[in-house]
Amino acid sequence: MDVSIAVDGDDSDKLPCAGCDDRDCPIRKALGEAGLLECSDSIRQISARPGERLEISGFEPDTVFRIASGMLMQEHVLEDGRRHVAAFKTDGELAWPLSREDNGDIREFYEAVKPTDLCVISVSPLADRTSDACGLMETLYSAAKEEVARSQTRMLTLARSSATERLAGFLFDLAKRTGKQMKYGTELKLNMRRERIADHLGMQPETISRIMSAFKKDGVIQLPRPTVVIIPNLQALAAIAFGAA
Amino acid sequence: MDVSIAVDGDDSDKLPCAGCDDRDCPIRKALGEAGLLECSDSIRQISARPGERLEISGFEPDTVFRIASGMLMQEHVLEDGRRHVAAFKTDGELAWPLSREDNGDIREFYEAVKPTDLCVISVSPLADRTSDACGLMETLYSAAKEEVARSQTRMLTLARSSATERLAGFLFDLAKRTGKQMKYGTELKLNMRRERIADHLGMQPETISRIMSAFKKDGVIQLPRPTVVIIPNLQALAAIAFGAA
DNA sequence: CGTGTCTTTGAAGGTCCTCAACACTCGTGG
DNA sequence: CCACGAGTGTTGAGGACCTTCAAAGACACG
Repeated sequence: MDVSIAVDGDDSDKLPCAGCDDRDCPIRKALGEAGLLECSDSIRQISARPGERLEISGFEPDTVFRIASGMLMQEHVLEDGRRHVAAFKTDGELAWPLSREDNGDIREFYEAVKPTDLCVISVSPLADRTSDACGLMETLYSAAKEEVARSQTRMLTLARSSATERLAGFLFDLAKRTGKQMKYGTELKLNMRRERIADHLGMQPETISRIMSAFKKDGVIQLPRPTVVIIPNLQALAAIAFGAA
Repeated sequence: MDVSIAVDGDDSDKLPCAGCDDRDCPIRKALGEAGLLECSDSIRQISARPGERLEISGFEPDTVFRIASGMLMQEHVLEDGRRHVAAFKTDGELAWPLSREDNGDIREFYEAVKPTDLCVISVSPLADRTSDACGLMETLYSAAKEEVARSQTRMLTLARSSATERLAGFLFDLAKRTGKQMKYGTELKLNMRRERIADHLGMQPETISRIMSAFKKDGVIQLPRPTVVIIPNLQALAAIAFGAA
């Protein structure tokens, strides 16, 4: 599916934060309940269905995305089609669309991998009008620093881990973030295809498949369907990811 | 060389910014000349000789490094010795030491690759005491966002580029940042060994060497000594880096 | 129940790594 | 000034890992 959704004047727009019950949202905390009312045109809620793509060219460089629920994929694509998924963002995580001049030949896309609600936030007007602009900037700065730390960990993985370690690490991370605890282990719903996992880990879809089969054969995972992974023992996966293989 | 320098009470400490003639420093701008005087204990200048290592365990999580001059290497190391150089930071660039809890088993080091002066900045006390705390946070936020963008470009490279493309991109980037323009082309002094370049690009030193030889054979570079690279035509390198090969 | 898409599996090939030997560089000391 | 030696860089041969190409199998959707 390759459907783009318009953001301006779309009926998926909602009143900022009004319908959002996330009390942990750092943006909301920084603004306060009073501040929210003043900034209704700077925060916009968008719903995206699986496969829908956000057209980021319309956004100002100070835009921030915050995932309220669901999962959003951030991808970068070269002219010749080579592709990398920088992150699968889930509940509460932030993402920063790159300004166009930064990236040279790289195009950036955001695509929902499952039904997703997200907030599109324009920072500058928010900072101008809220009483605690410093708190807001500090919150965003802190989040950006964490993003840098995550990126550095991922670079180490991409540069120095085997395909097996990378996939084990990916499954482990995703299971921790979105897995459901069952009596028989952790159940993980993969909302993306093998190709996207490959794009995230710098591999080929066939390689993902092969390693999945090997994990299955070794009893590290069960694979009732291609999109459902059951992990009886998370520590076993972690051990593989962090170099026990 | 594996010399660590102590940071506290070292005679390499200098008065903050007093000896620094960098008027473009965003920290300085945000603080203003008056603010600088108040914050003398929050900014510390350090000099490091090639091979010297900063002991980061002593720094608060809100610490920021700013390279005044020279080059600082930021590296992450796994228990088993696998290593990645996240960046070679040069004049004016910022670096954020990771908080210890973030990185799990990853240890972080900073090492000068040539004589380097850097500022060690504690952000919190600075923000508390300066008049324009918002401006300071905004500056840092902006810098952190740029760092995220750089990391994402690097991840795409690590995940989806060939060894040849990665090395060409590295030389191109470094030549732009630190190369000297000569009549015969751009001269680039490599202050790091092949092993460190390999750690930056996720390769082996032998592979670096092989590709260097190939570039030399093709006339893309000259290599009078292992540490000196002459690039007659930067665009040729860029073409290789961005997928013309 | 058929069709298109995605996944899995197999075989062959390429890129990069590993191991090993040799060459070069540069600082030290005779 | 040259000789020496340790560290670093280069080159070669062989192999491992992952990719590429191809085909068959599974799944989802009408």
